[in-house]
Amino acid sequence: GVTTTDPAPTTTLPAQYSPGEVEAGLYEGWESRGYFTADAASDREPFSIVIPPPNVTGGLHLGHAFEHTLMDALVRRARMQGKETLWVPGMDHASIAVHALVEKELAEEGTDRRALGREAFIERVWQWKAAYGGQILDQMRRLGDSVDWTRERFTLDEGFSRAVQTMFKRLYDEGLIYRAERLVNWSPVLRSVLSDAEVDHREVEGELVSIRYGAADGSGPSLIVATTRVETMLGDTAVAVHPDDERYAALIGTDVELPLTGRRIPVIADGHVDPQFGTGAVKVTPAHDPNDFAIGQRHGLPMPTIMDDEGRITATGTDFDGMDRFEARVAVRERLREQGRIVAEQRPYLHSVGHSERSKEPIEPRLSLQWFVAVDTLARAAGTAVRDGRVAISPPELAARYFAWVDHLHDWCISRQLWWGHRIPVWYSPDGTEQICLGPGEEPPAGWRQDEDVLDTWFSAGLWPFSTLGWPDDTADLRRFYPTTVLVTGYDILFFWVVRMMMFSVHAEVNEPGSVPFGTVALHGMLRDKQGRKMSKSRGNGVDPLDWMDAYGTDATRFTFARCGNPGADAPVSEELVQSSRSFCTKLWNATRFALLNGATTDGEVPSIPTGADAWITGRLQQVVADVDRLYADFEFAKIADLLYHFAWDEVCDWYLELAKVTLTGDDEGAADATRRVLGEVLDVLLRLLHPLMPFLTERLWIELTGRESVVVAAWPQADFTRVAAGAEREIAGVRDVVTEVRRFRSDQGLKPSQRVPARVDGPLGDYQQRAVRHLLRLTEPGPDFTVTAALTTAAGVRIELDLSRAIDVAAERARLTKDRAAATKELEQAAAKLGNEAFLAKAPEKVVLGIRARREAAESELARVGAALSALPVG
RNA sequence: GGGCGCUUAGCUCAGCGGAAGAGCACUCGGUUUACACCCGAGCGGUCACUGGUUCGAAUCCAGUAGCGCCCACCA
Repeated sequence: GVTTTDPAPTTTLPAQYSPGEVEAGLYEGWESRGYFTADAASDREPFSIVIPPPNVTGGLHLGHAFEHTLMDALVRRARMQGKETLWVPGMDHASIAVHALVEKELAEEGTDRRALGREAFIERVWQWKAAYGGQILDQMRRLGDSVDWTRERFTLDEGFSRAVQTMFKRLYDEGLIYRAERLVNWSPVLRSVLSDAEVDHREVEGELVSIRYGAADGSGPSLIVATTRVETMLGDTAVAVHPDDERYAALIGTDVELPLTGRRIPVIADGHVDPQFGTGAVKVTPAHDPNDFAIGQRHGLPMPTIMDDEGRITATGTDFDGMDRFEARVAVRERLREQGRIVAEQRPYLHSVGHSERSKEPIEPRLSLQWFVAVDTLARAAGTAVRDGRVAISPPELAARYFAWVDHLHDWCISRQLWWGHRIPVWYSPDGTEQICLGPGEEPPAGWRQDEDVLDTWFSAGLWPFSTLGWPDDTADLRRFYPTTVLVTGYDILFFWVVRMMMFSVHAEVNEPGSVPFGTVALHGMLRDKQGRKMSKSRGNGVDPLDWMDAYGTDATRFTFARCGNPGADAPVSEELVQSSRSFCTKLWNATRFALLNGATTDGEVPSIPTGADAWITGRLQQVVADVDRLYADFEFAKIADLLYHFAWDEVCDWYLELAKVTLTGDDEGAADATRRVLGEVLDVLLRLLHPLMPFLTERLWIELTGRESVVVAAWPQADFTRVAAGAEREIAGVRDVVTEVRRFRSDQGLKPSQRVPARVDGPLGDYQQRAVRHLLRLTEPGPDFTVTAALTTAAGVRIELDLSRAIDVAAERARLTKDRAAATKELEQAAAKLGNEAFLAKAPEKVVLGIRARREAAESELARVGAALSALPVG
């Protein structure tokens, strides 16, 4: 009701927070301000980060947006710390995503990509590329990205090819890449080999069929073998038994009849066979089972391949030829049954079967000529780089998983029979007797033809940390930003990608001997839905981050991701969480608006000796800055978000802003000015701390608050503990205790929060505390007709007498006090029990004993206080 | 078969040796001159189970039971 004489301070902040407008208005022009260009001649500390691949299924999915947010936060903070930052993006993985899209499109059209041919396929990929690259740019930008997402940085295919070829030739020349016929994981759907890492083992219900080999009718020797893949018997070339197995001693070295084929196969002795398992006799199919392959090699057995690249039976000379493997499994079994050779069947038989990770069907072990990387020395060096601390893994617990991989890596099959990717740079002479590996720019002799196979995705991805910076050339980027500062990625990709990057990078020794790809590998977990399930499109619980960005704003979406950033741990994410983040954004908006409407400023000196709430919040601010820094060191994004959320909401908004009103609306102009300055300071620092997690909103608010150019390049806050005033915290705690206690009383008494109540306040409260308490509780000065109808005393001994203009609700008050008494009684019992324990007194640290003593005393006085209040209540 | 991890309020999770916490949900009250995407007050838990170590255990150790993830060539 007071008319202000001074003109009210104004702000251009609209009353309503609208994320769309904030984001649209702000991004424009960022690039032109030159914040994002790296300067190779700068003497600032470099900070670089490698961007993991976009999801192969196309677009920007939730997990990628999540990861992107964490990385962007690190980069933004580094830049505010004055470091020179660089993201290391590249086109290669975007290409892969496009390839996948084209494949999908062809499948939908019903076009056979084999019929289309490689050249036409690549042509189509290129048609897509511009559009798709643009899509990625748009999505990245909407995330509030701090990268120079120019098309140049996305057009690195040439460079990648050069890097890939250079690395291949180097390993080839060193004898670390070789071609060999091995038993590999074969995908009949993809018609390609897969690496061990691309195979998922899943429990399936199959069958275990026991078959009699040899004489079917007891007219001669026979033995029984069991298998889950009956059809492979067509490719058997032996039966193996353990050398010491007496049951079969007489048969070793003899031949038995292999049913259905008319062939005879030897019975051999091999130590690999477990005599305790099954019958102790094993059928041996060297070309279609890894164990059998090993046995076959040891015994020099023939290794006939009986399946083609699509999983059809072939070249057995039986009428099963041409059948699909699963069809043949039934047909062969039934034929054997007709011949009386099935002696036992277990169905369902639960066993583990490898499946293609991408195409989902069971993989078929198959003998095949492929290219391999001998990983032994590479993997050992990659392990050493972590063991000796050159590369840190965060959280440290996950280093065990890393070691589990590098220490037990099999040779890596790098050739693929896919239609896209970098081709193996090896050429064969026309007669096929000679081969040559060529480096970039080298021409093969006329008439020589290049190997048809392409390289595994992870071969080129493994070069990422340095190929993106221009390797094999000695570039300025490479010298300045390699090794990269940190790699942020999910733990699920540790063995796929991280291990490959480590092996190649350590081996390449970019810049100098012993160099590594990154200083730290920061691993985050997977985003899951509320039920803890993995997000996936097929399950229908997947979320497009763009939908959230549209509905709640990019800042709310990003803050939500930050809240999920637990090192190495999965986190559930849900629409409710984004909603709560959006509320937080709105809260910050309104708080800043309030501050500006009340003349908050960042101009002029901050009061050197603030008082009351100003002193308290200034001290708290220093602690928060220090805590945020500590948490960043461990990549504890979720805790950073949580800390800032609660500090901003529970302390700054709920208490400081309310307390600030005491001085802002008071008569003391000097105090009001001091508060305006502290208010400006608190929001300034808070917005800077929040900027990495919500760039748009903080930019808009910070510019409005400070009138300066951009929070993007504002200095990162520094904690200054000389600004923590002794006693300030206690002073405000005193206010909070009284206010909370009286609010509780008022609520129980059914008093509206807005109702003004005449009251007398007595007890150990300073002037400032008195005023604060009166203001927050809407207590008015007692008038001439003041009648005490209610009184309460707080634990600290503050007495408040109120005139409610009516009798109090005795029952409600008794209930309240009874509850207090129960709590105090329990507290007293616990404390007394401890203090009555001789052993506790003798052995517990003095600090703890003193703490318990203080608790006992507090409980005793609380009990006395509540008891007195209870007995003062009218009976009934 | 081998690792690793988890089990705390209805739900999702923090806490990881010295007074049981948060968000959401729920109940009650509220047009308090920033904010109903809000404010105030409240309800709600033998911290999976059983032993052990300790003056003291949600927290450390062992075992049990469920659940999850990763790895693995047992026919």
